[in-house]
Amino acid sequence: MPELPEVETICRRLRASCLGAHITDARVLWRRTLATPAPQRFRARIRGQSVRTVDRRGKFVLLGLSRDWLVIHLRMSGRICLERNRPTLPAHTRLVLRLRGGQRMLLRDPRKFGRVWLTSDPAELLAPLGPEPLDARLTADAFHARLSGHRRQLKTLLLDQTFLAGLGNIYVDESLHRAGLHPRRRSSAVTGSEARRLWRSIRQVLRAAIRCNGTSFDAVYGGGDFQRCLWVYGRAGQPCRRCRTPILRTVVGQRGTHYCPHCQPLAPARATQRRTRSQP
DNA sequence: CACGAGACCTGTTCGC
DNA sequence: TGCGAACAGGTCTCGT
Repeated sequence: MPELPEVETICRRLRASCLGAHITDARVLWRRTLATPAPQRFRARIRGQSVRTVDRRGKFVLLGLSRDWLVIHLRMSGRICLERNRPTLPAHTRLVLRLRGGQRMLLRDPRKFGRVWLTSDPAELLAPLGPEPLDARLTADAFHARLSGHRRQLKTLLLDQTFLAGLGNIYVDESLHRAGLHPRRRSSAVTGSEARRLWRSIRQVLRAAIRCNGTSFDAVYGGGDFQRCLWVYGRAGQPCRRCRTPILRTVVGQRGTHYCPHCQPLAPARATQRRTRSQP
């Protein structure tokens, strides 16, 4: 579920609400939620630690504890909830961290894809990740160079977390549309100006989504507003907000993919056509 | 190296 | 109304 803007929003909320929280106990309700260590060791080791820092890397939430790092990946349906003790746990609770003062932090995850690591050094876990899209060190030229280093479809390359960390299905579709690039375009064939357009689109889309606190469709992730700003994702059959052509849905890399066949032609459109239609 | 299929999971929506 | 198929914000592994 959560992509970079949602994870960023979650981190900001956690930073405001649980810095300094002291963990008194842990309970694992679904074994596989814990990537490492095993539940018993996890419980023994996390007890007594407190939350010192909250950070994000790609789609990972990083809680810096007194002695370890608690690393969380929410995958498709995970959410982190902070709440006062209730008589019963809410549905789909997979992990409970009891906090001093009666609060507790829950990981709820219907599909059970989410993973949690407790480790003294998350470097190895995070090492494969590509650069942060919003990092100033990732210039348009550097991005173009990275694109040229592969011969892959843009959609699947942008979803690859080792290429760029944090994009998911929504924001890849939105970024490609904003850049006017077809999801199946070969990364190696993208020109310098197209790469710059894509680079700028990704950053604009992510920044706008963060300002909106992410995208909310249902109860899985709440509080976001960016769903009102989507131009292609989930809009199959509806008119393109730029040119009124119906948005198409197809499958690329086994993922539902939404795009405008007019604004995002696979074959390079003749400049005259694109210009006349997109200029006000 | 690039890509598709299948796995991991449950819940919701769609079509007949 | 009921029921199975399709689909979902992600990632890993395997075979070609």
